[in-house]
Amino acid sequence: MSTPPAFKRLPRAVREQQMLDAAVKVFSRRGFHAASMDEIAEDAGISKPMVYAYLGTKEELFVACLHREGTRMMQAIAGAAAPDLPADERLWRGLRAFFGFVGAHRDGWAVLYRQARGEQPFAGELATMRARLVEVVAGMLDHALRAEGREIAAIDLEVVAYALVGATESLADWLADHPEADPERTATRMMNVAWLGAGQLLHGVTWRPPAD
Amino acid sequence: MSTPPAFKRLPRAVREQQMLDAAVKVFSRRGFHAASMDEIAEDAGISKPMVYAYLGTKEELFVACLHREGTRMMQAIAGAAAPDLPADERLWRGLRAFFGFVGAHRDGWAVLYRQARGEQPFAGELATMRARLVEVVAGMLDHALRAEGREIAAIDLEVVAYALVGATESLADWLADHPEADPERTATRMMNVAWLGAGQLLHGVTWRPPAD
DNA sequence: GCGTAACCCTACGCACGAGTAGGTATGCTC
DNA sequence: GAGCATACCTACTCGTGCGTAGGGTTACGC
Repeated sequence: MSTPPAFKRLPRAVREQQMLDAAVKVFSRRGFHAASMDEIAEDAGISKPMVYAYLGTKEELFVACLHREGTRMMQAIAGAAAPDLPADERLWRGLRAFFGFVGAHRDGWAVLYRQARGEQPFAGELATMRARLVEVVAGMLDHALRAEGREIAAIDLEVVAYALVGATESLADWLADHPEADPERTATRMMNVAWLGAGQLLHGVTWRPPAD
Repeated sequence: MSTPPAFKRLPRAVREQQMLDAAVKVFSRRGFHAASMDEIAEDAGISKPMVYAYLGTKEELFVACLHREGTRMMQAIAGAAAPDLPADERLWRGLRAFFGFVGAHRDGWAVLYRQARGEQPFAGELATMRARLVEVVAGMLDHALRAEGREIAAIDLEVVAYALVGATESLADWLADHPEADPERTATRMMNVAWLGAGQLLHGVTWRPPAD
């Protein structure tokens, strides 16, 4: 008998999720380096060796967090923006899903993302994810352009897509820092900037530097 | 007599700059945490206690780096974009100066910037700088709007400005990672996205979400 | 030429936190 | 109810790197 253990034994799959939840929370509050495995373990209501047994080293744990959150986000977006819709509709639904996701996982996503940019071991991981997004956006632009019988250099396409993705990430940061803000409205604002700007380009309007 | 010291004694002001140069270099290569004070000292051709004597702790040193680079950048921009020019001209010159600066300080600026976002002690510092930029951009938009007799809510203005600044930072990252790219061309591309998109807004064109 | 202040060094203390060794209890199978 | 795998723990080791103590040497004023 003796005193029953303060908390129950749980199957591995459950504990792993609890640990990941705790890890995301602590990493986002403290940053990768300042976060300690002890604090993560404590927050998960478990002892440190368990974390090592299930999720491996600190780096591996962080990567696991990145993967889980990244996959969730990608699924949210992909599920909303079906590829057979017209470009503006796709863009709109994708943006709405994206900002909705960020709004629902404010501290989790935003800070994880901010973290990963800085730390070299993970920056690559992130860059790959972003590159995929850029490619999708560039593809949408290209598609819309061809539909209008126009065409611009691939590099310009990529850079414009890059700028749009950057603007979106930036607004996501803003959203994460403004809990009172509405994700839907933010998506609308972004759609305005993106679609109007891109729309001009699509119609062949360009700005040229003055000769000075 | 004895062997003359391998390298000369130098006045404080000079050594401080050498240390800052080294610190920027090492911080940007390794990241804030992975950078060691020993490596910075060695790279500056000096011993560690000197660094502590002149620039203080690691955090203070990093802040000093941020300040120097940030001030340089702000001056480059402010010097180019005189406030009495028309809005499009100001925007163009500001962008050109900005990308020119990033191009000239690629590893220094970009990675310092990427670093500071993630580490909590410095994120605030950076956010302040960005907020100033956003305010300037928002002011330009507002000015241009009023000149056309139009007006939009301050919050929308701020968000659009935020998106533009985000897009610009994103392209700066891209530029820092593409050494072969031309800052001037990048500025032109950004100007296209920004001015065309903003121009639409200025003329009262807006996008509205479909009722679904 | 002598004090004093600025410049600079070698060598260490010490805390913090990642990762582990080795052992205990619980439940499941047959 | 014996055996065994799985869940879980306390209590350590040990490297790494920040920050400093304490002491030398060169220049400069007077």
